[in-house]
Amino acid sequence: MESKGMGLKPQPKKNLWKPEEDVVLKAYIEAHGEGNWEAVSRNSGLNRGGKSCRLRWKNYLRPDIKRGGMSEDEEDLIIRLHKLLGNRWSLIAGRIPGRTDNEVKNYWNTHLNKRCPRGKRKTIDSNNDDQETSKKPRISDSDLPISASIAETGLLDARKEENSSNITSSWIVELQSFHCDLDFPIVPGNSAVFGFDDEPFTTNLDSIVLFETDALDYGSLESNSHKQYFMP
DNA sequence: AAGCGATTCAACCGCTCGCCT
DNA sequence: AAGGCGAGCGGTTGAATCGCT
Repeated sequence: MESKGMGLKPQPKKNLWKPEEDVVLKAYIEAHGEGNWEAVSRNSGLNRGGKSCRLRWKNYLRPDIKRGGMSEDEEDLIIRLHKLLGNRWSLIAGRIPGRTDNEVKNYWNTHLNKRCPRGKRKTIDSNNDDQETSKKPRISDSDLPISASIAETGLLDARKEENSSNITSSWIVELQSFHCDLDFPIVPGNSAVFGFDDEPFTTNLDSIVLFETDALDYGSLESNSHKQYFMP
C-alpha cells in the first residue's frame, strides 16, 4: 500500500488521540457547543485540525455514541438500508441510533461485505463506472422520512433488477401490502414496484417512477407502463 | 516464544455542497 | 453572480491487534 503523497512529505501518518486530548476537546465542546471546528482547533489548545476535532467528537466523544458490537437487528438494518441506499453511510448511520457513519462503513467493509457479496456495489448506480460515484448528489437528512419509513416497516424486499432491458442500471424495490405513512400520493393495489433510474429513493432530487404491475416479471415492464410521481 | 500474514478500525484525505458576503 | 470558507461525506490508509504456524 502506497501513500498518495509518495513520500513527498514524511508525514507521521496516524496520529491517534490521547485520552488527555479527548478530555480537552470534550470540555471545550461542552463549554462552547458544537460547530465552527476551525475555532475549536485554534482555541482549544489542541494541536489538531478542525476536521480532526470534528471527527473525533462525532465518532467517539459524543455522549450518545453506542460502543461495542452490532446486534443482529442492527446488522439486519444495515443490510436493508445498504440495499436501499448504497454507500450512503451517513444516511444509514442516521437510522441506527448511536452508530456513526464511520462505524457503519467499517462494519460493512469488514463483516457484512463478505457475507453479502451481491450487495457489494459502490453505489446504487455505479455498477461499472466509478467516476459516477464522486458526482452523485448528496442527500440531506430531510430526504429521510420516506425511504427510512419504508425500510423500517420491514416490508421492504429490495432486489436487484437484472433482466429488464428497459430499466437497466436501475434497481427494484417491491413493496407488498404497502402501508407506509407516506406524504405523497402513491400505490394503487397491493403490489407495486419502484424503479429508480439512476438513484435510489432520493425524494427531493428525483422523481420516482412507479411501475404498476401485479406480476413480478420485471423483464416484461414496458416503458409506458409506469406513472411518474414527483416529490413535493 | 517468535515470526508473520490477515483483519480491524481510527484517522486522514480529497472532494462537493451550501451558506454567506 | 461569483468567490471564499466551513461542514460533511465517502474512500483510503496504516497502526494495532489477532490468530495461526
